[in-house]
Amino acid sequence: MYTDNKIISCEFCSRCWSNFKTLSAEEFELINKNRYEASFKPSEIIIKQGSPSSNAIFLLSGLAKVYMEGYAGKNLILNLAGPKTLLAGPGVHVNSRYCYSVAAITHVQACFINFDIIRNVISANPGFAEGFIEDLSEKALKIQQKMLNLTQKKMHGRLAEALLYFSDSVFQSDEFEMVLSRQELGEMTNMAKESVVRIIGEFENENIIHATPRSVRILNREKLLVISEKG
Amino acid sequence: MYTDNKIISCEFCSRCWSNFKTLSAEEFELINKNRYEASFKPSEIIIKQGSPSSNAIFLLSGLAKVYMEGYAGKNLILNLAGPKTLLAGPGVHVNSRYCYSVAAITHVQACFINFDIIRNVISANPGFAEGFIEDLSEKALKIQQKMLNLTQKKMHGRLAEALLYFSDSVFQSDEFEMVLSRQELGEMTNMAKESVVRIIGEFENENIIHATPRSVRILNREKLLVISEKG
DNA sequence: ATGCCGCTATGATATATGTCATAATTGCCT
DNA sequence: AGGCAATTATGACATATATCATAGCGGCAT
Repeated sequence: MYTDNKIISCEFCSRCWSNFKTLSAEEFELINKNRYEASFKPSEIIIKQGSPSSNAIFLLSGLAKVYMEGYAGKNLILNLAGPKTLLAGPGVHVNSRYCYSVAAITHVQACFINFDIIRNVISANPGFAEGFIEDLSEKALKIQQKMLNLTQKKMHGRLAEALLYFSDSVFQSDEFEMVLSRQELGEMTNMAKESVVRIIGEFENENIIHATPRSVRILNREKLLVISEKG
Repeated sequence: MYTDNKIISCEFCSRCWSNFKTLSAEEFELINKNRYEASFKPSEIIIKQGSPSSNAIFLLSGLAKVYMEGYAGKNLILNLAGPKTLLAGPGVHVNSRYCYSVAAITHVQACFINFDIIRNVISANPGFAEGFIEDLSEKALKIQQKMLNLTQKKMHGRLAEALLYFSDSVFQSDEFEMVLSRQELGEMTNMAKESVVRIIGEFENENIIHATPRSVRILNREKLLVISEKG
């Protein structure tokens, strides 16, 4: 799994965290000395929920799913993550455990940075700390919003929203590769895979989307938005 | 609503945030100069979701409900808050808006501290920043856990968990005042008020709890725990 | 006390959604 | 190319949960 570092220095790496822009040259140096790269094949686990959270992880390339392992083997997919995103979770600052799992969807190249180093920088660099707080807050807000969606919307609304999430936040296109299976789409929207299939079928009949098992094209974004909002 | 300050100095106030222990005398002075007290009657709104988040708020006394206003007037109660808790929400660091509402349940005395001051202290005092990050993280983790509970457990499990929350986290007693209506209990567990009534009735028949509209006594904690875990 | 209003309670019914069984399709490995 | 395994698809059915209607109860104001 572990490979030699491919990137010369974080300072000139365009694929890591935007909050690194606040670092001084020395801090870059420090982080650069304490990082390791690894690559993962599709479906391999990058972060395992419950294990000690010793590293902050950034994807350099590829796409991964972030999910909680719940009761009776049931997962809840929180979001998809690509490059420029900090993967660690709030558990780091509470009980030093990862509070979610992350698994590669495509081939993934990842950068591991020891969290003690990150903590040092947080203490030493107020700008970085502020960025860190913003990042934590953004994620907390999204989770809160997701909870509202999952609890208050009906299946059609939740699925519509998931499709818009792919289109807007992951692929920035009305036509995209469907990287999740129907089962996983269900884990993301809290519904049974059969329901996902059924509702995707309904959306197709109403000419809202065109879907194959591996791809989706949004044909009527207005309608999809209405469904997503009306719940 | 606004009253004169009743507390001489934060430094010797036993009812505010534990993270204030990291403050220097000067920082205490700064905060003390920029705070205001107010009191609220039951059901009055202390924080309104969506409004500009200019203040960090601490309850000095009383109990409040923290809730999100969702779709079609449906609320989702996140938790109850008493003294020693920071009320502000992650929205502060994202879009400077409160991302939840807070309403007084009992009579409440609250302390308002301008958030710019808090931000200054975060920048200047690494220990405070660290505590702030821990607090944010703890809350994010709890929300994440709540989302899992709400999405993966059935009604009985969710209600059992809510009762245990009151007993363990709010009142530290097996017998407590039920400060929420059946309707509100439903908003907390994502179920209709009629379902709350029904299931409380079932719990009573099985001698798991004794309940009146305004009080609950847990008779069989083991059973309640099992129900809460089995979902 | 009286009456009123909101909350609690209960039963009947409707609906959303999950589960199960089974078939069709796809992709993949040799 | 053939065949296995996994995924997708579809229909019948089960069930959890919401909704609706209505009744009872309790506290509060006059």
